[in-house]
Amino acid sequence: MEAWQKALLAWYRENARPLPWRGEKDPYRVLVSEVLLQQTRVEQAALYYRRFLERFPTLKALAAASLEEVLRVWQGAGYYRRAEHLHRLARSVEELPPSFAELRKLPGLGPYTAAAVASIAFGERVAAVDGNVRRVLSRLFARESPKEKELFALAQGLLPEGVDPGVWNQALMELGATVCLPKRPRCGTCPLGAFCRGKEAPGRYPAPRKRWAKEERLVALVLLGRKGVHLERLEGRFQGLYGVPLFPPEELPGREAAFGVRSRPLGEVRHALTHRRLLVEVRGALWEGEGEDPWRRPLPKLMEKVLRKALPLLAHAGVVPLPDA
DNA sequence: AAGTCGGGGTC
DNA sequence: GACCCAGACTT
Repeated sequence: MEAWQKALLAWYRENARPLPWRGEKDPYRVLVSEVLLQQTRVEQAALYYRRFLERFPTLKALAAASLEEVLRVWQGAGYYRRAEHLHRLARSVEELPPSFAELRKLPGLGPYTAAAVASIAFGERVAAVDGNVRRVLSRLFARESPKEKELFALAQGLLPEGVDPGVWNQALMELGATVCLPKRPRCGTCPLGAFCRGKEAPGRYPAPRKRWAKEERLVALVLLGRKGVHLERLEGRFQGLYGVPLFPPEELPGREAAFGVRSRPLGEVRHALTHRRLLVEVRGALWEGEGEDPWRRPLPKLMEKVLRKALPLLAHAGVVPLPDA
């Protein structure tokens, strides 16, 4: 083992944050933590980790639940397909297979998550390369835009002998999360400062990705029936959750005709996603159908905003009360 | 290789 | 506002 590897491990032993899944070896619990951490801040993942395991403490318990129950617990965490994958996974296997290759085949487990579970829960010598590791290694070796494959090969070659690979992977990630930060990294206190080839220009490694958020105009149609609001199971975006009909403005005439209503504008809601800025015109109408209490369903944040905008303007007294708001 | 999917913290 | 986060999946 090289000096920098020892330095990193020593640093990790002293500085690892006390997270709820730290030291966890149970494969199911490791899996839940890793899936929740996909593109999600540690603090938020920790919140949902506790909530999720309290409700679904085992793979079996998860398999026994309905998808809607799972989504309700996942509500607010985003990337809802993760919850669907987890649920499908629970129903497809009795227990988690103990190898990267087998884990990789399961729904929702890409190269990172399969490697994380394999190394942390099963001790397999496989490198887990997430955004942190990509950044740490890019700086350590002064690589501006390494390809995924070479990055994985590099990380795989760096796995030290005689060290729990799960600990090693987490040490690398922890360094990226707390020291080797995207902006203003703390190179002064980094245990790898003496070994880092990129610390003179950490902003160059890796080169920032370019992304832009396009604006998208939509109409949300809030139909108030005898018993509440008309909800649909959403497809595509927010898949699996519920909400009022949401569609491009040009579809408004057809939708109104289909429901037999004429709607009136109630306001506007803005909602930012990673690659989209949604500008949603909220329209409403009284409707001949039944409808339901929307707050009993798993709703994406956008739909909460839409309903909070629309209901006070639409509701008959007491038909659909707002929840403590 | 690029586009898609959420939400929230942070500057 | 913009950027980013213990990514996966589809095309």
